[in-house]
Order: sequence, then structure tokens, then C-alpha cells
Amino acid sequence: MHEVIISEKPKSAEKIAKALSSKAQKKKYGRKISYWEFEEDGKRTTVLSAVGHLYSLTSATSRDRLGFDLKWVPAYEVEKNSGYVRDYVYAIKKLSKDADKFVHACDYDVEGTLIGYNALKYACGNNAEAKASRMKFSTLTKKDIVEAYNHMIDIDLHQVDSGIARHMLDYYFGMNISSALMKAVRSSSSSRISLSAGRVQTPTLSILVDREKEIQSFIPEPYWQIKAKSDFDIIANHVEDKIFDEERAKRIFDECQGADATVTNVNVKETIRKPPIPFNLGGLQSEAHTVFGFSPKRTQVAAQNLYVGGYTSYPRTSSQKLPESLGFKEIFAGLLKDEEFRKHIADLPAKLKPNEGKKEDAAHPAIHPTGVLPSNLSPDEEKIYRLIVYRFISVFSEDSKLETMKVDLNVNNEEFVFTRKRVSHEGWLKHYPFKKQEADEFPPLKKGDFLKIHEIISEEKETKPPARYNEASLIKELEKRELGTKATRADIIAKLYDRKYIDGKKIEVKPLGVHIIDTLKQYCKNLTSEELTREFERELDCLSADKITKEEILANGEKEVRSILKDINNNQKEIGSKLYESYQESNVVGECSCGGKLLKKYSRRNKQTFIGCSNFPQCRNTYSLPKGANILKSTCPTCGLPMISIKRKGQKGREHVCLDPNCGKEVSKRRAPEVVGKCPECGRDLLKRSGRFGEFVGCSGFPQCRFSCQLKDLDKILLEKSEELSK
DNA sequence: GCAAGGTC
Repeated sequence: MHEVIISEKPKSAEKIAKALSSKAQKKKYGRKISYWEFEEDGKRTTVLSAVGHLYSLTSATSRDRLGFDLKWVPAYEVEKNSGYVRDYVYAIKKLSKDADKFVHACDYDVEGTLIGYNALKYACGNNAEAKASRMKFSTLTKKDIVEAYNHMIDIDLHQVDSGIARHMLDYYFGMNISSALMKAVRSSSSSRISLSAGRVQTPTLSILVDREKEIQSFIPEPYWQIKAKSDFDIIANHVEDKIFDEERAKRIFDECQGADATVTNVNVKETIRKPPIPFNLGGLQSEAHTVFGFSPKRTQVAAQNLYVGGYTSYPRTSSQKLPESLGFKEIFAGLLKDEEFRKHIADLPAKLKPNEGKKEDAAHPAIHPTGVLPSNLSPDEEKIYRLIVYRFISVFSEDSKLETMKVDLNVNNEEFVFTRKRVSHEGWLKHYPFKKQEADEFPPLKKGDFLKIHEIISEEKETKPPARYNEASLIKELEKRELGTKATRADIIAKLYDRKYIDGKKIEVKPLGVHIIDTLKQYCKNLTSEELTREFERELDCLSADKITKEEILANGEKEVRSILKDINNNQKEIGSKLYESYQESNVVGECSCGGKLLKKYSRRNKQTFIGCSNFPQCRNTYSLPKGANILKSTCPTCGLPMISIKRKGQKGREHVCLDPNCGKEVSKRRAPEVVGKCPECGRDLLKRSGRFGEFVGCSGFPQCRFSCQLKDLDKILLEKSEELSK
């Protein structure tokens, strides 16, 4: 009897094997793939693992991967960067060959069910998916695993169908519409540009476009703030804060001139600040963005590496909870071996109770250190690791206390106010070095005191448009709207940058991004909003309730996409030319000396980005971009070309220089070439030059006169020529 | 080349 258990990822395979038998042995298939095996009561059990989805959809009929007739193929055949999947598929194929019992032990959700189902169906084969039993667990603790193993259920075919339908619908809409947009551009300009649209990326872009339009159409309103300066570095604000009436501002300003202040009230109060809550992926990404300026993707990569190394827990979790079963004592015992951490852990209360957040996750707890101390971390991993450890420690720490002083002043019957804040009890703040602590001085004031006013200031300001999103705040917005999943949000945003729809840390939408949304709003409105996701959800719920079949859902989807494609194709030329125009506009970086526009271009031949002119081929001005250079918005004061920021080797920080590396250098400074004689053919100067094959001599009349020779041969040639002439 | 979803 041979039983094969298939889990979703290598880490779960290990946990499942160890929970089911103390005799479980780690084995290797090839050099890279681990699996687990044990034998009890004459039954051999092999615990294998997938690595997420092993199979991907592709077109069953067309070579260009388009259409509606789809099939599942091994992911490594159609997706780049999926090469590592190959060995896992082979391992499952090989090691399950003689199995007579199959167990599906992937995460208990729609995607997990499909991952295991496809592994059984396509890798194990022989109808394994129909014979298999299903383990249902919510955490990978020994108790849950054993319980699930002892009470196995059938595979939920509704979950399987939901998963398949979701994958297919995303393919229908995403692949076909993206391709139609690119085809439209090709039809009008014969240019190839990468364009894409999808159920998640398009609404995400749409959120950014809406914000962009709000900012563009914002009309700032002037207002005034009146401030009073006094001893103890006090700057008190007039209680009305923003005064929109200029007359009134002026009146207050005038009336306060020369007057002193009376303290009418002093209020000091203490507030409690609870420790922070444990990190889920979004929380970690947001904090790393604030503290280190890391993009969510960068944080995710570092956290994944820490997890694979065994130093921190599974990162793709939405949980903000730390169950006691994790064994806090053991984790801290591990961390104690680090001198720096020990100082902080020593302070913790005897009873370890974490301050938790509200969010939960069926499969994983919040992100936490495992207690295994790392070595050889990259700088990014080191930063993220310390952040996770200190957050973990502070979650268990005491409350901190903040003292706030609020002082009311009366200046010639106008009321002013100022506040000061200081931490009165450090508590958890002592263990969380990433948060700035308030430490204002409290001036010794009491009710009835007089204060000399040194100056009254009136500041004219303007109301500001809503702030731009950054990557972290956008991820939060996507979480709120339930767009994408915790594992994909960072990738989706990275994709929008890749496509050149958006730009900058404070996200700006480029003309191409705005235009993609304009086009799609016209031809398939529900793709630009969350409506498509909600429509999928509604239909998949109906599928689970047996109110609709998978085939019906897919037929509806196909009908909808086909009608969109027809509309796009009927207006192909117009859509294409408009998109291409905005694409070019998106690449304008400045003005060329010929009056044309300088564009960012890509040379296929050199595989490099460079700057060229929109008047090419009439204007052949080009500038190369040094590696890692960023084009800035500012222009060079000398020549008007855009400035770029570059990083020089061995230098700290970045340097801002003109796009033209010869800008400002006078011709004479470029070392005028040396005159070495007169041209024997035209009588003009001969100049010493250096070329690919060493020094040579050329005529200054080039290209009208093309005389040239090697420097060492010059004397001989001149002699020959003069002899020829004298003959 | 184009999606979104798992994962190393």
C-alpha cells in the first residue's frame, strides 16, 4: 500500500509529514526537490509538494495564445520565470507512479483546491483526482493536521469549478483585450508597444487616473494663518486656523500688533498608546515603505527570502494575530542568543500576551520571527528582518504614555493656542527603534501668566489638492476594495510601472495611462471598475449554490468579450492612433535644440534606452543614458536640455548633471587636435587623430577631402608625394 | 508580447 499526499508548498509538506509520523524522513528527488516519507503498519506514505500553481492556461487552438478554447499545460511551458516548477512536476509524476491512495492536502480555499486538483489530474494521472480524498485544515499545527487526516472529506468540485472559471474568465478578458489594444496600435503606426488590461490592473489604474484628474482640476483657494511668536520658542496659532476672508485676517493681524498675551488656560493630559499590532503582508509593506522607502515588491522579495531561509514565518498572510500555539517562549529563547535583541527581550512582562489586530487569515498567523538567527543576509533582508523582530517584541511590550500640553493665549481679545507633546513613559517605544518619539519641552506656564509677544505673523497659503498615492497607500486602497490578493497586489502595481502607465514614487499617471482608461471606459466600462470582480464573485457564488454551471458562466463571459473585441476592431485605426499618440507623449523628456521633442526611445539593436528627437530622421540628435540614470524634470541652465541624476562609482548619493555630457565644455577644452602638416592633396591642415586602430592623420577638410594615413607612415607619404610633384 | 493567481 502506497499513499501519496500532495501539499501546496514545500514548507507545508514538511509540517504535514512531521505531524503525521515521528518517523518521517526527508528525502531528495534530484538535487533540489525535497519530499518526506514514512512507513507505518505496512503502509508507505510519501508527502510531496506543489509550488503553487503547476499548470497554466493556454490556447488549445491558436499559436498566439488567443481565443476562448483553453487548456491546462505545465506552467514552465508558457510562463517565463517558471522554470523551477519543472522539477516539482517531474517529482510528483515519478514518485506517485505506484501509488494506490491519493490525498489532496493543499490550502483549503479555491486556489488551493485547484492547485491540488490539477496536480492530481495532470501530474499523477490515471484519474487520481477522482479517487483522492481531501484534508481540510485551517492551520498547519499538529492538532489540525492529524484531525484533518483522520476525518478526510471529498474534494469540493464546486471549488474546483470556481477556480477554473475564475482563471478562464481572467484569461478571456485580460489576454484577448490586451492583445486587441496592441493590434490596434500596430494597425495605425506599425509600432509595437506593450499594452495590457485586466480585471485587477485596469481598475487599479482607474483609481490612479481619478486621483490624477482630481489633482489636475483642483482650484487652490488662498487662506491666511495668523501666528504669534513668543519665549520658549512658542509659535501659537490663531484658533480659527485657516482664515479664508482676507479682510478678517488683516484685521486680526493689525489688532494683535504690539499686544502681549495672557495665558487663559493650561491643560496637560496623558494618553495611553497601545503597542503596535503584528504585521500581515500589507502592514509590513506599508511600514517598510515609511521607514526604509522600500517598494512593496522589494519588501515582499526580502520577506520571501527570510521565509525560505527559515528565519521568519510565511509572509503572504493577512492575519494580524499571533496564536499562543506558536510557542512564544521558544521564539524568544532563540532571539535571546542575539546580544542586541536580548537587551529588549529582558524587559518583557512575564505573561506574554500580544496586542493583536482585527484581521484574520484561515491558513497562516501574522508574520513573526521563528527564533532561528540568520546569517549572511543581504542589506534589504537585514533591514526587513530587524523590522519584523522589533515589531514582534514590541507587540508584547507595555503601553507607552504620551503627555500633551495645550495652552490657550489671549492677545488683545484674539485667541491663540499651541500644543506640545512628549513621551512620558516609553513602554513599547523603547523596543521599536523605527518610530520617532515626541520630546517637546513643556514651557513653565500657568493660568494668568503674561507672555511677551515678539512678533505676529500672517502667512498666506493655498489649499492643496488631494495627495498622490504612493505604492504603500495604493496597496491599502486595493485591500480596502478587495481588488487582487495579498500575494499579487505588489506585482500588479509593478506591472503598471512596467507598461509606462504610471511614474514616480508619488504616483503620477502618464498620458498613456490616462488614455488606456479613456479608451476602455468607452468600450468595456465594467473592466475599468471593480464591477467586473464583483460580477465574477456573484456568478461564482451562484455556481457554488448550483444555480448556474461553469459552462454557462464561461459562455456568458465569452459572449461579453467577443462583443467588446468586435467594437474595438471596428474602431481599430482610431483607437490605435490615439493610444500611440499618448504613448509618444508619455515618452517626451524635453525639447530638442531643433525645436522637436526629445523622446525616450529603445534601441533593439543595442538593447538600450536612449534619447532621440521626434524629428528623426531629419534631426539626428541622440544622447545616451548612463546606466541607472533617471531623467529629471529640471532643465540645464546652460543649454536647456533635461537634467539627469546619475550614480558615480564609489560616490555617495546621486549627482545631477546635464543630459549632454559635453555641455559646458568649451571646444578648446576638448583639446583641439594637433596640426601635423599640410595635406598633400588639398593643402589644408593635417590633424592628428586617434581612432579604433591607434593614432592616424586625417585632413581637416574631411569629408570633402578624404586623405588619411597612419601617423607613422606620414613622413614617408609626404616625401613620396613631394617627389611625385617635383617630377 | 498580452491576465491573475499560486509559489521558489
